[in-house]
Amino acid sequence: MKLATWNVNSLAVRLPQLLDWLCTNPVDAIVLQETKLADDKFPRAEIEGAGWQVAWHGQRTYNGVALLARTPIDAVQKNIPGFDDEQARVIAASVAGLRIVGAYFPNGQAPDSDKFVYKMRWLDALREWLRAELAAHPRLVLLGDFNVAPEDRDVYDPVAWAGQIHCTPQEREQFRQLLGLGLVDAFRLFEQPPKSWTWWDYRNLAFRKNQGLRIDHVLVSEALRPAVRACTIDKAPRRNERPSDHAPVVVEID
DNA sequence: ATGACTCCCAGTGGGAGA
Repeated sequence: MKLATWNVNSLAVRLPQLLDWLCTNPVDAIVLQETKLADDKFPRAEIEGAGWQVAWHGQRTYNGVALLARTPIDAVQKNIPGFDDEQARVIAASVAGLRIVGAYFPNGQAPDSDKFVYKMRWLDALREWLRAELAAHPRLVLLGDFNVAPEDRDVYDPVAWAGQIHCTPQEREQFRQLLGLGLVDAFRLFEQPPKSWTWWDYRNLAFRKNQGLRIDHVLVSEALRPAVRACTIDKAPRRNERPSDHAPVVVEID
């Protein structure tokens, strides 16, 4: 089966592009980030009309996540249990024998900001929840916009970005601790083109110059690792008119 | 270079994103 993750940066704006992409990229499920829609504004009819099961957890203006699947979506969990959060950042559910955790990690803004403190608290809570979730669901995939570039090879200019948001030692340590739970970066299971990014700044012709970061990830549990067949970034939607600043990432699991 | 672009809510600008 194929799973995807895509930060659409406003589902209201990107819905036609999403439905187009799903027509030409036959995935079994996709998680979305930054839908930026209150729950009562979610385009349920359009998505169900295209043949999808769907669950969502939204808020107006910021954040918001959703899960679309071709088969039934069970045991939906919104946000991190026990972590009181005003922000809609997580949707987890069971689909076709997999536990899928779709997440929009906090941006963090700047290493000396309150938002960075929140990012660290959020990551601590995510990790401790996932520890239990993995024990209960060995076949687990964590995917989404992590807002962390795990290594220098995930950054177009690691010198300029050293210590900057997404590249701080604290964020990278948090990423490693997620791997320490028994998760594997599916993208790095395969030989990949150098300078593979999932996000390019809207400004300064960054996409044309391929100046980006790899901050959207798919982590699979050890139980799934032998079944992973491919993991790729699809840059094509970034070339659309009015694109999201993120590209989808697709993983194929037997 | 406190920039650049895009989205949102607002309301003739400003916050946030990354």
